[in-house]
Amino acid sequence: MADGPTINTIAERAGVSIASVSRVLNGLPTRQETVRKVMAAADELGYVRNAVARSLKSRRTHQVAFAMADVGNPAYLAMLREIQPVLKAAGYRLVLHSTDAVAADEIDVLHSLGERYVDGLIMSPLRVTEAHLRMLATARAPVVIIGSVPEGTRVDNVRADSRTGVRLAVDHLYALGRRRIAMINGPLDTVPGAARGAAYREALHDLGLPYDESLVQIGDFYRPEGARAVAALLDRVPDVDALMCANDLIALGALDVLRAAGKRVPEDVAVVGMDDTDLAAASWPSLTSVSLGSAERGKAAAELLLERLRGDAGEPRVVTVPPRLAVRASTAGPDYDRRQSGYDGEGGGK
Amino acid sequence: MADGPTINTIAERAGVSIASVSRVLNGLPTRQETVRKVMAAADELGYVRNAVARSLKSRRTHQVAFAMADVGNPAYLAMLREIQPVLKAAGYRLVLHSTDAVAADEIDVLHSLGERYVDGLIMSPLRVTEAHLRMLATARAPVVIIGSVPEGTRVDNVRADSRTGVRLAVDHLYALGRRRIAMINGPLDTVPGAARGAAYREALHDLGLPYDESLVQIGDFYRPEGARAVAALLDRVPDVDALMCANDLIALGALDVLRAAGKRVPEDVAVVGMDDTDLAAASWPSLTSVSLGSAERGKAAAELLLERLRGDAGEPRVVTVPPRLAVRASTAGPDYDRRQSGYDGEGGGK
DNA sequence: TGATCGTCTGTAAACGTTTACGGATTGGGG
DNA sequence: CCCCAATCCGTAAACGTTTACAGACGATCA
Repeated sequence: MADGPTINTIAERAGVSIASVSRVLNGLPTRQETVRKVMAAADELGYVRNAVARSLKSRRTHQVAFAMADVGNPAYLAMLREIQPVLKAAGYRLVLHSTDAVAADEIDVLHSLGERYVDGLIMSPLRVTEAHLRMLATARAPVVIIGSVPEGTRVDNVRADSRTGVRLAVDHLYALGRRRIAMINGPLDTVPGAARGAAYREALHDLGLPYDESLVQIGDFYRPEGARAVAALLDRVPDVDALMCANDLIALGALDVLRAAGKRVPEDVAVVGMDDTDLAAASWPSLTSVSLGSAERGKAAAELLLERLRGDAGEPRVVTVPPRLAVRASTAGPDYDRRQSGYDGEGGGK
Repeated sequence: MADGPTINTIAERAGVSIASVSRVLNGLPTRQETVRKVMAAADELGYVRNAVARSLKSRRTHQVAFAMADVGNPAYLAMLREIQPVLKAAGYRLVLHSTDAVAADEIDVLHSLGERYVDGLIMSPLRVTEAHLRMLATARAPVVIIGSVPEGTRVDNVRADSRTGVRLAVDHLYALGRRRIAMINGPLDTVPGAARGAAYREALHDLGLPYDESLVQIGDFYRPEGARAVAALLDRVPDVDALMCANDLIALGALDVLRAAGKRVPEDVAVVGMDDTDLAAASWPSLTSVSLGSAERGKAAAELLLERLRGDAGEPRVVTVPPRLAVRASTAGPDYDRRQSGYDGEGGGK
């Protein structure tokens, strides 16, 4: 596989200088005759511009990185799905990092911006540490954070409003007559865990319901642990009548356990998930879920970043995406499902 | 944001030549004293190696591209999940392309290898055209194809065995006593569509069942269209007793329609999906599905590519990943589910 | 003491582009 | 016929590295 042709090869064959070749390839004003010769030579040789050399000179890579906490989590995938086409349309390639929610990995990604292999970064850290903030302050390329960030941090960021999201869900459960509403949460030292926990407490308060420690169960954000958490809760509080789960995976775990325990959903226990992933619509009973707008957040983040890349040097911006409650059978009952599950609904494929 | 420090800045500050700096940074034998000075200067300046310049000189980008047909399809995501860590462990970054299964886009990606912004490519085309083959033959970097490729194509490739997969499913349905087994397929001009269709026919033949045109319904590979296809089939053949669906999304659409039509699953109609995505375990009734080993295929592809990148110039290799039937409630019935859905099963989170 | 060897370091070229600058060519006007 | 402006093009430097080569230096040996 002989070394591919370069601008030099073309120059030689066309009998012009490399400067002319470059000019032609970049569409700068050039005599017709020269254009013809260069184009002909380029075609014959099957020339393709070397992106690396180009980037070195132009200081632009036309690549953007997206660092997601977890390639397995549908919420991040939803972001990815939106980010990808936006970047592509703007002529950027997407470099994907998976940090497994390990802070050190995230710091690494931030640090590696110094390598200048990307023009910008979109990142969704699960926790934001001191080290994150320090790195952010000195980042060598524009960064957009998806998720909340301490007040005053000078960085573009797109946040979900999980407080309102939880509120929507709890209000919905309350309206259905539920009064013993438990919360199954992930770790409290994660950004979403903390926010959702606080919002739950607040929502109860505003409804005049007492905050009962024994109704709160902490696990992680995955299905098996979610199931274990619900089992533990059920042991402790057999007469619970609603579960507010901190994400859909936990909620699916909850459905497993409730089914095994012979509880009817939603007659005995209503269940709400969060993130409104594909799984929510697919499960049975289909899962009422709070959409925190993952898709919209991804899109917004990509657009913010693109503005920066176009040279916008204004103040850091904060975009907040409003939540939405997707009501399904796990709270509204099978009637809901019978009404909705016709084969002409559901969206899905492109 | 002053321009970051370069090897020159360091050389100046440390009072040595750029060659020495480079040597130190690359761990080549150097006097202790020099190493110390360079390291000190580098630290103070917060130096980070410029990846672009490095790539230009070394002709290695340490990036690999993965071109998937559809960022939304869980089967490809499963591949992505496996590919990512393998590459990361080997020190490669992942550039993600979504081709939306458009041949022109795929050709584009192949063509863009000439830009040399990646060291290699993993691609999973839905259809393989003449143009694909031509581009593959002259690709400017190692390529691994996930999916089948015409005999004799000189390219590494990792394939699923959908023939055996369909066979497993049809045999399973037959063993359950089903005799009117329909197939809901995607377009026949796609690689998977064609393979699955042929396999279905063959499986029936080997079981001594007649091939009945009216039992075959073609749509696309997504849920709404899958639902429409099943509805059409049901109109035509009301007494069908099993559905072999060409993927899980189609199968979910099938469940929607069957439920709306008042058919019990699996008592009246047994349903099998393909790809064994997360959705299969999450749906209700949980979906029996043929795993074509997406995850394993992704992993194998990444490993094949890494071998090439390490310089292996041997003959093209073909890896075939064996399918597996994941039996769940949509064929085995709720008993199965009651046995399995305990809260300590299911896997899932990492 | 001078030749020889080995170790370490600096100079410079190279990777494949883009682009500032100035020289050559052309054409038109006086 | 000459001059000037406009147009086009080539030379060379630059982007930030890596690395071949050769020079400098000190030490070792005869």
